[in-house]
Amino acid sequence: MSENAGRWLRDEIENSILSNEFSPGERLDEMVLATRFGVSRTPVREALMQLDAIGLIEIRPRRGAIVIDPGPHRVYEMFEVMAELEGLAGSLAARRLDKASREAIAATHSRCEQSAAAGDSDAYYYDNEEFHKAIYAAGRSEFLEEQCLQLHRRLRPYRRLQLRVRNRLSTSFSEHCAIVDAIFAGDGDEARRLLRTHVGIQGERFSDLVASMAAR
Amino acid sequence: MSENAGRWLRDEIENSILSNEFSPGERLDEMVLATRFGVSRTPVREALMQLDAIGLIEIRPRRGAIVIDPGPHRVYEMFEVMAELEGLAGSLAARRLDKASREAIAATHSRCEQSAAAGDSDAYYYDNEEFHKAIYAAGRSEFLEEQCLQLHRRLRPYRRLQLRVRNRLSTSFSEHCAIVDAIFAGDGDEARRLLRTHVGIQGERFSDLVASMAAR
DNA sequence: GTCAACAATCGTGTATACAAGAATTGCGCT
DNA sequence: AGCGCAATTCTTGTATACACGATTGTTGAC
Repeated sequence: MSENAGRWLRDEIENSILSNEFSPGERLDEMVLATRFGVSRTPVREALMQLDAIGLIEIRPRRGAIVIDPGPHRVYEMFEVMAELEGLAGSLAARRLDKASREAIAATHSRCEQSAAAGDSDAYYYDNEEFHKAIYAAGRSEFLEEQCLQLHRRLRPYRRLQLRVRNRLSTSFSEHCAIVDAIFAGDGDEARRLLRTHVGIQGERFSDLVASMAAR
Repeated sequence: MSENAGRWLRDEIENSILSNEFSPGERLDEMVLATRFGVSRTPVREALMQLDAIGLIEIRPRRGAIVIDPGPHRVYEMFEVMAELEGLAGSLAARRLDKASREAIAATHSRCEQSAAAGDSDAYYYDNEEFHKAIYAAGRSEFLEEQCLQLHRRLRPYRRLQLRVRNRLSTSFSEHCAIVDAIFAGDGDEARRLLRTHVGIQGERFSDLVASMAAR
C-alpha cells in the first residue's frame, strides 16, 4: 500500500472501474468501499473526489457517487481528441527526435513486431501501449505527455477491445511501421496524419468498437 | 455558497489561485483556509484533493499543498495543446455548423468587433472568451468542449496578459474574421490551421508572454 | 386497488478528536 | 562560535461522531 491511503485508494478504485469490476452506472457506497479496503470513510471520500475531478465517476450531492457510463458516442469523441493529441505528439517527435527517444521507439516497435507475428493479442496490447508512450515521451512536451497518458488510461479498456477484432493486430502493426518511418524521417506532418488515422476510430472501426462494447 | 462546501471551496480556491491571490509556490495551510472560509478542515481537504487532480496544486505527502508554478516553458506547452484542441473544435465546427451555433459565433464575433474598435481590452478579453467558447460548442463534441473549457480556464490569466501587448487586440480581431469566414464557408482544414496559429504562441508572441509574466 | 403522505432508515456532508510524521528550535558538544 | 542531535511543536492523515437530506416502505384514504 502506498504511504498515503487516499492515493492508494484512488488508484485501486480507478483500476476496479477500468477493469470493469464496477459496472458503469453502479453506485459506489462509501461505507462498502471503506470496509472492503479496511479503512474509514475519510480516505474513501478523498479518493472519490479525485476520481470525480478526473471524470471517471460523478458525485451527485447528497446522492452518492456513480460510475460514469461513456456511451459509444462519447467514447468516439474521446478517441477523436486522443487522435489529435497523439498526432501532435508524433509531429513534435519527428521534429525533436533525439537518440534516446529514437532507440525507445525502435525497441518498443520491434517488441510489437514480435507479438504481432506471434499473434499474441494480450502481449501486443501491452507492447502497443509502450510504443505509444514512447512517442508521447519523444514529443518532449511534458504537459502534452501528461495529457496523453491520462486520456490513454481512460481509453485503455476500449483499446483492448479493439485489438480483438479480426485482423486488427496486423493492420495495427503495419500502421506502426509507417508511423515509425515518418518520425525517423523527420516528417512531422506525415507522422501527425498517420497517427491521427491510426488512433481515430472512423467508419467501420467505430462499428467494430460498438459491437465489442455491446458484446460485454 | 453552493449547497456543497467542498465544491464551493474548490471554486473559491481555484479563483484565488488563477487571480494570483495565492502566488505560485505558496504553501496552502489547511487550517488557515478553514478558518478563512469558516469551515472545518474536512471540506478544505476535499477541495485541495480536487485541485490536485486538476493540476492546479501539488500535494506532497505529509508536507502540505503548494500552488504549482507553471514556468514559461510549461505555459508554452499548454498553449500548444490548447491550439491543437481549438483547431479540432474549429474543424468540427466548420463541418457540423448548424443555425444556432452559427448565430452564436456571429453574435460573439460582432461583440468582439465593438470592443476591439473601442480599444477596450478588458471588454475584449471577456468577449473573446465567449467567442472561443462558441466555437467549442459548435464542434458538437461534448468531450472536446469540456477539455477545451478546462484548459481555457487554466490559461485564462495568460490569455489576459497577451492582450495587453501592443496591437495584439486588432491583430486578434482580424484573425477572428478569417476564422469565422473559414468556419462559415465549411472549410474545416482552413479553420483548423487558422485557429492553431491564432491560439498558439509561436515566435515573438512567446517572448511577449514571457516578458509579461516576468513583469508581474 | 392505487396513490399520496408521513415516518423510519439509510447514506452523505461536516466537524472534531486522535495519531503519526516533518519542521523547527534549543541545547550540548566540538 | 558553528555544527549536529534531540525534543517539542506544528501540520497532515485517519478515524469517529453527529447532523441533515434523500430514499424507501408503510399506512390510510379515496
